[in-house]
Parts: sequence; structure tokens; C-alpha cells
Amino acid sequence: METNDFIHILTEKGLKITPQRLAVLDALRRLHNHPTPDQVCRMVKSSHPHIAIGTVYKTLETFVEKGILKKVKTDGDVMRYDDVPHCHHHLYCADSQRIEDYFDDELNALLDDYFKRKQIPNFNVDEVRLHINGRFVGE
Amino acid sequence: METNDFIHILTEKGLKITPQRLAVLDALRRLHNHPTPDQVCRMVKSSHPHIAIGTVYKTLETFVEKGILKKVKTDGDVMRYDDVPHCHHHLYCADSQRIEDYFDDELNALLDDYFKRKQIPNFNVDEVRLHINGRFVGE
DNA sequence: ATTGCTGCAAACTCTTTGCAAGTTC
DNA sequence: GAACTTGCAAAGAGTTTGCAGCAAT
Repeated sequence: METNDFIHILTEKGLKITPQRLAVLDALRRLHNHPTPDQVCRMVKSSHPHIAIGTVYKTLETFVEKGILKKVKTDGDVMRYDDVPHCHHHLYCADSQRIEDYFDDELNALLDDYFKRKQIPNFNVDEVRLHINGRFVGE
Repeated sequence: METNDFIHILTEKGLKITPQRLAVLDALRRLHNHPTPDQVCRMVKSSHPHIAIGTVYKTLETFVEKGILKKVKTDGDVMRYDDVPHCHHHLYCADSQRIEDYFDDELNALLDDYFKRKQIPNFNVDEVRLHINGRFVGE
């Protein structure tokens, strides 16, 4: 039963348990593809028709502040959110708005090693994320 | 005399030479720090008070289409533009909106090599950009 | 002369905010 | 009951669009 997971996530961060927040968490789990607030809202509405778009925005923003979500950087004009917690990279398709996760431990190790060795003047590195631009083919 | 450079850039792309475009190119050169359309507009207005913000947006968009500029990906809500043509990465400061260029040929070679070796299923890589998140210190 | 560009203003989209009413702890 | 959360609607910010007049080739 995954509702318990959601409750755990919220209590852990000191947030109150509300049906709206649970529904947003559920929507994020189903939409696992860097959804926009609008996509989240539509998904939530299917189970919870009265939710307001403003509530979705506030909820997502709260989750970012608490570290439950991250914003995904885009060069478009809408926000997109990422619910995957551990370090990964993104594949950006030049032909569409598609953004996919890319996991690669070998690469992570390589980068980790590189930036441990190489210091950047006046800058402390927290984390490194790759934006891999290209095209999806033959699927 | 750098106006000639600007004229060359425009004619090369089949764009007409207008005072506004030259002024935008000049502003981009001076602002070399991933400016927003609004910053570009204010800079241009100092030499060219009658330019319209709409013109700046259209000009920047045209330049992106022609490959003169790139959009910088952010998780904020404003566009930012990058006038540096060759491959480089970005340092994102967690404490401010600051974004700095980061050049590192050794790193580029490493990545190039890595992705030549490692194929990503169903995806052709065009280019890889690092988003290096952290903090500027002691300046 | 033709084609393309600019300025202006209105329209649009996405996001944030204020607040009264309702929930959670 | 205190503190927080929601829904709603209005406001705000950033960006795009339509079009008449103007400028570049």
C-alpha cells in the first residue's frame, strides 16, 4: 500500500497530511516523466476534481523547498518537476519536449573523480548534472 | 571596429542589417553574462531609446533560430541567452541567479571519449553540457 | 518594388498572491 | 484552538502576436 509511503514522506518533512498532497504525490508517481504543473493538476483532477491549480503550484513549490522534488532546468517557458531523488542525468530531445532520465554509475564515478581532482577557482561544486542533447531514434 | 563583425554575422545568416539588430548584438557582447531579454532591452535603450521590448524578443528568437545564440536552461521563469559559440559548461550558483561559463578542454575530451565508447540505447548524442551546481566563494 | 523589420499595444500563458473558509494535529 | 492548508479569483510577470508603417536590399 503506497499511501503509507506518501504519509511517511510528508510527516518526515513536518508537513500536514492532506488529501491534496497525497493526490499530488500519487500523480507524480504515475507521471514519472518530468511533468508540468498543468499535467499534475489534470492527473490529480481525475481522482480529486475540486483541486485548484493554485494549490498544485503551492504544493509543488512546498515539495521543492522540502527536498521532495527538484525542478528540472529547461529552455522552454514552463516549469517541470522531477521526483527521482538520486543523482541522474537528463536526455533532452531536440525534436520534442521529451526529457528522459539517464542513470550511469560509471559516468558518476568518473565525474566525481574528475571534480575531486580538478578544483574550479572560487567555486565549490555540490553536484554535477549532465544535459545530454540529441535525438531519440528507432523506437 | 566591431560593427563590421556584427554585419558579417548578420549577412552570413541572410538577415537584414538594421540598427536594432546591431544594437542587440552589441548589448550581448557587453552583457556577456547570460542576460535576460529585459537586460538586453535596457542596455540597448541606452544607445537606442526607441526600441520596443517586442522587437528585442523577436530579435533574440531570430538569433536563436539562426544559431547565433543559444538559450540557457534554467529552473527559473525567465529566458536567458548565451552568445558564446563554442562548447562550454555552466556554473550555477545556489545562492543567487548567477550563471558563469566554464571552459575545460580536458573535461570536454574526457566526455567526448566517454560517449564515443558508451552508446545510449535509442538515443544519438549531439552534445553534452554540464550543469555544475554549487556556490561561489571568497571573491 | 519587394521583402522583411520595427514599434506599439493588446492578448495570452504561466505563475503567484490574498484572503475567507475549512482541515489537521 | 492554534497553526496550517485549500479554493477561488484577481493580479502579476514574462512573452507572443497582429498589423500598419517603415527600412533594407
